[in-house]
Amino acid sequence: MVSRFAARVYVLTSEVPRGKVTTYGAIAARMGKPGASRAVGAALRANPTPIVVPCHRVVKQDGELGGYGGPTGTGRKAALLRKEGVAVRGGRVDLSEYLFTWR
DNA sequence: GGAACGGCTAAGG
DNA sequence: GCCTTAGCCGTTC
Repeated sequence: MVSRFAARVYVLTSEVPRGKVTTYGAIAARMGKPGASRAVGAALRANPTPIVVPCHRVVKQDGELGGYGGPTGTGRKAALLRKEGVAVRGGRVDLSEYLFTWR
């Protein structure tokens, strides 16, 4: 059973198209709680469907990949994003090009 | 039911 | 420019 908040996070995350990324803050703001960036992270951390929910498309506000399960997860995330067409360099993403928002 | 933790963010030092 | 402090919110123990 997933919380309503988490469910919304998953939906928004899955809304992000391939080759684009979003930020925790953006998701939080989108759900009406701009300060719930950590909560978003918590929800994604509890992500019950990692395949359906592309949690790897969520990065920090700074463009940094942030975390992903463990220290090695970040590397995996970068590789994954690259596969999707996102240029990850130095463990970071160019938000000015790949940042996706819901308006 | 309550305390601690975390995949954050922004502001100070 | 890097590290510390404070705030915010949901999940987990």
